[in-house]
Formats: sequence, C-alpha cells, structure tokens
Amino acid sequence: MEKKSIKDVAEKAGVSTALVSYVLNNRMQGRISEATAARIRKAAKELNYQPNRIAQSLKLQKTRTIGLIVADITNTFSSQIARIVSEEARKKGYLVIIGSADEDAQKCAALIELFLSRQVDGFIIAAADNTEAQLKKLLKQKVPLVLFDRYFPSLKANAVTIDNYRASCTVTEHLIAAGKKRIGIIAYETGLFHLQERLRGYKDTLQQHRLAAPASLTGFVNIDNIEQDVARALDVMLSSRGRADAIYFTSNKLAVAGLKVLVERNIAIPGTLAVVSFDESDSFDFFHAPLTYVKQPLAGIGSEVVSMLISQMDMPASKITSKVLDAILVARASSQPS
Amino acid sequence: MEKKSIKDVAEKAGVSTALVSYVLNNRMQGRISEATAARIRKAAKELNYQPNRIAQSLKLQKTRTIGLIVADITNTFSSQIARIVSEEARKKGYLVIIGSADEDAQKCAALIELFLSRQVDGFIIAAADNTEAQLKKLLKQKVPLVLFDRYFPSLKANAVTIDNYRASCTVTEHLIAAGKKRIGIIAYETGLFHLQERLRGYKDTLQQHRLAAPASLTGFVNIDNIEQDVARALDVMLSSRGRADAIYFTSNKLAVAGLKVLVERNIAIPGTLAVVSFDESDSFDFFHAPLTYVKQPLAGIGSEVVSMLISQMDMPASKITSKVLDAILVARASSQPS
DNA sequence: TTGTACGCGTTATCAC
DNA sequence: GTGATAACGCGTACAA
Repeated sequence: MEKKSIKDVAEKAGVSTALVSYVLNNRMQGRISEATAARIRKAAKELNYQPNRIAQSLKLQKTRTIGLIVADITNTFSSQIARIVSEEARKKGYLVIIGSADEDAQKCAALIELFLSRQVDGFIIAAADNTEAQLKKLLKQKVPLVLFDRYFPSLKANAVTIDNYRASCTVTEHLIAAGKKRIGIIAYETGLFHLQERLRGYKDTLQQHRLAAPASLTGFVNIDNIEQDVARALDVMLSSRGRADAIYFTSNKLAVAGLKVLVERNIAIPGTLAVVSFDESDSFDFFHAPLTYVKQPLAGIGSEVVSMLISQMDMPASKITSKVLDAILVARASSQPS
Repeated sequence: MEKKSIKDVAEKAGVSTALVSYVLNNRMQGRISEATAARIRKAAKELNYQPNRIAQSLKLQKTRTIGLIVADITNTFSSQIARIVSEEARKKGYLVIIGSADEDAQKCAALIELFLSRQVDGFIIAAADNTEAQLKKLLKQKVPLVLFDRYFPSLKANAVTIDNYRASCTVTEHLIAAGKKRIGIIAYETGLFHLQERLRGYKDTLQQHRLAAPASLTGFVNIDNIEQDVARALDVMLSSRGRADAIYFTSNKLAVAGLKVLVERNIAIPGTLAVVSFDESDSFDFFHAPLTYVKQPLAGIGSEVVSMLISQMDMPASKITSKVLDAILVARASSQPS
C-alpha cells in the first residue's frame, strides 16, 4: 500500500516510464499500440497509481495552484468568496490556497511571499489598504494576478468589481424616495478606492437632491477601533439638533457594530431611523427588522475572477481586462417608511 | 527580476550549489569558512533568492503542507478552526490547505484523494458521517492523521475532542436547575458518535432526575431537510399536551433554524420556553434574548490538533494519543427563569 | 569544498 | 509504426 510511482507502473506493464506517461496523459495517440496502452492503463489502475503532482509541478514549472488572499476571512463576504473560488478552481483542475490579510499590509506581503515560495501560478487578491507597492511588484514580475472587491485605479491589473459609486447612489436614492431628509453615513477612514467611491456616491446623490450633508452626518471610523468610533459617530448623528432619520453603513461590519449601539440606545428601526447596510451578515438573521442591504453577486465575482486568472495564465501576453458586475439593493423593512 | 535558482547564487558567489544549500540551511556550521558563508549569504540576498519549495519537497519527500478537512466551512465552528489551524501551522512552518466536505462522504473522499495527490504530509479531519472506511484506509497507509470534533470510537486514530456526553449533561442539569421539567431536544438523525453522545447525555441526565423523556420531546432532523424537520419537531413539542418548557438544540445550525420557527410561532423566550444551543452562531447576535450555549475551546482544539499532527509526522512510530478538552456552558438570558 | 546521484514525472531524440 | 533512452526541473546530501 505504499505510494506507487510511474516506475512501478512501467515495470508491471513491462514498458518504459515514458510510455506510461504518454498513455496516461493521452498524448501521442496512434503512436502507441492499443494493446500496450490497455496494458498500461490496467497496471496503473491495479496499482492505484496517482501521479506525484510535486514532480509534475517541478518539471512543468506549473503547480496548478492559485493563491487567494482575502481581506478578512471572518467576514462572510470573504468566506463566501473563498468557497466559491475554491470550487470554481477545482472544477478547472486548480487548487486554491487561502490566506487572510486581516486588512493588514504587512500580513498581505507575508502571504504573497509565502505563496510565491510555494510557486503558485497566480494570485486572486482583495487588496488591503496600502498594498499598492506590493501589487505593483507582482505585476512587474509578471505574476498573473486578478484583483477583486478592492482595486486601485492607478494599477494596471485585471480586476473584477462592482460599481461602488452607483451602488451608493442607489442606496441614497432609495432612502430619499422613502422620504428621508437627513441621511447619515458611517464609513471607514481609508485610502481604499472602492470605499471612497461609496462615500462619493452618497455625497453626489444628496447634492443632486439638494439635501444637506453636514459633517455631523458623516461618521468616519478607524478600522482598529470600530466599536467606539461607530458609537461616537452615531451619538453625534442622533443628538437633538439635526437628528438623522436614516443611516447608511458602508460595510456589514460597521452595520453590526452600529446596530448594537442603536439597540442599546433604544432607537426604533425603522420607526425613527431607517438603516441600510452594504453586504450581508449572519447577524442580521434575527434583527427585529429585516435589513435592507446591498447584495453583491458573489457567485459571479467568484467565477469571473477564476476564469479571468486562468485565461491570463494560459496567455501571459493577454492584455489587462476589468469587469464590473452589478450589485443589487435588497430593500426590506429596515429602510421602509414606518 | 526573473526567479533565481540556487545555481544563480552559486555562480554569483563563485562556489558550488552544494555549499549554497549548506549555508542557507545553516548546516555543517564550522566546516565552512565564515568568509565564503558571508559571500554566499550576500549573493543570495542580492539576488533575492528564495528556494523553490517544489524542488525541496520533491527531494525531501515532504511538502510541509497539511490537509485540513472541515465538516462545513460555512459554519462558524469550521471557519474559526480553519483560521486557528492555519495560523498555528504557519508558525511552525507548515501551509494548510482547506477543504470542506459539506457533510458528504463522497466529497470527503474526493478531498482526501486530491490532497494525497498533492502529497500533503498529514491530515486534520472533522469526519463526515460514513467516512470510517476512508479514514481506516488512510491509517493503513500510515498517513499521519488527527481527527477533531467528530471521531469514531472504533478507529485507532489521534483525536482532539470535547466530552460531548458530559457537556450535554451540563446543559440538561442547567435547565433542570432552572426549574424546567419538560425539556425537549432537537438532534440530527446521524451515525456520528459525538452527536449520539450529546443525545445520550441528555437522556441519562433526565433519567437521573426522574424526568420524562417521551418521544414527543425528542426531535430527529435529517441534515438534508433541516428547516422542515425542525419546524415539524418543534410543533409537536409545542402542541398542547405535555408542552415543552425548554429546548436543547444540539448544534448551532439547528438552533438557528429552530429559533426562526419559534419567532414565527410567537413563542416567548425565555418566558414560555428556555433555549440552549450547542456552539455559537453570528445569528445569535441580535436575537432578542442572549443565547445560552456550549462554547468549545476553539483555540485549544486548533493548537492541539496541529501540534499533535506535527509530532506524529516527526515520529511516525509514535503511538496514538487522544485528548479531551473541556467545553463551557455559557449561561445567558435564553435559559434563565423568567 | 565539490561533484553528482538522487526524488518523479515529462518530453525531445534516437532506435528498431 | 512502436518503443526506449536520457536530459531536464531544482534543491539536498552523500561520497570523494
């Protein structure tokens, strides 16, 4: 029951190892007599031979392995994407190794190094803040790469994203249509483009509707201090003067933190305050009011990202492509007029 | 910026590849002049040389890769374990590749094959139902293996578990102490030992306290039909005659499904019904009553499982060990006397 | 310190 | 037409 090598199969079939390789890979058909081919296949099956992928990889200079780096694996968005990407890649004969950068540029760099030393064929990355330099280095080394979720306009890399600006516009329009006039936003203090886009969509839409967007209705949150920052920002928005009548959380994590505060403060949702979140969270399951949220096309992102990377790997000279998928606003009770 | 090999370093330093290997691996210290060693290290750094782990693996017949197979990656329990195991293994120089068996014996077998063909050094597995035969095969092939969460008493394999029987006793005692007399249980229809143990702990404890455990208070759920089965079981338990005053969900997934039903039926928790869950779920975040649940020592399981596997890999002849960690009952409002 | 035979497949080249 | 030989890929570690 020891692991068998191609040599074992060759001996059992009474041929050279070369022939075994040819037959099992269905190459050089016609150049090999069907009789010996059958003998080889039989021997391989009887020995339960499985080619050693390490040896294959060394020879072929390809591991058929993809490195996936997500922003934060504890976030449903990331774990869902990881599941979908793994499955899509498996269908195409690739193995995915997963790393979580935990929104940290250092960790991201370490993961890239780790995966490179393991000779991954390509990367799928949801970039953390301040990782542009690392990504640029990868691109310079011509490592196949596809970005998703987050991306840098300055970077000439393949990317699969949604239109964060437009999604935010939709959210804001939705709240305005529900009669809200003092719409607050909770956003990260970040250099990440896609998050800035969410903020921009909100601001532009308000302006377009001649609605105020005072600083008191814009809450910036430091990612390392979410709970306190969210609480502080909400308390400002809910203070007597110019009290907010709606709040748009630009991420699910912000929404969870925010909703906990709102529950503590006994704020009626959607009665006195409408709420919208970007992305889902399992936590929403039992929130008393079903939550309105922006739903990203996870399956689409996952499959697109994989096929884009594979085509890049197959034709290294192919040019950069970027694809924008549509997000959907799922309107539910939390943002409806009560 | 092309990838450098050991040969490049050797040439640049004007030595043989053997020396480079020795120096970079800190072998044969003293037998190599410090001057050339320094020259080699300098050359390696300048070329940004990273050894090709594929070649290393082929030569050493070790990949320093661990295959982790979890039951269901969408479950918090699994994803947390995956995160912890990956991190623990990384600290010790191992890479973890993750697969989700989705509670399916076929998928589990496919993952084992996939990982074996990738020459993982060992496995960490939360076994799905009906996978005993596959695991036995692995053991026969002397593949290092550690089981966790689920295990088979008949299998002589390393294992890290909790005492499910005792945890269930604790849950039941807790409910009894809270004055509950008609305690229902929702459990999977399964051959998995650890789940049967949970049921056994509940039954024994009831019997010990001379409390009834009629069939109407025991709900069996098929894993492929959770929603309906849970709803049906709960409706029986809540029917007028001999109505349950407490319910013990033997998994977080069952609890989530069950709580949705209970909310629909307008059952007051803990007012008319106390509830306990095994394991947590993000969904519990906003359930109106904080949920009492059995908390498993995830960090402990994760680190133990990794160190157990590594010691097994380092000394293949070492004998089977199994470790039982303690679970804690986190008592909160959902099971307190109202 | 160095040469080189490994590990295990793949594939170009050579032989009958 | 059929098949074998051998040179890779890249580190490692033994013999010299």
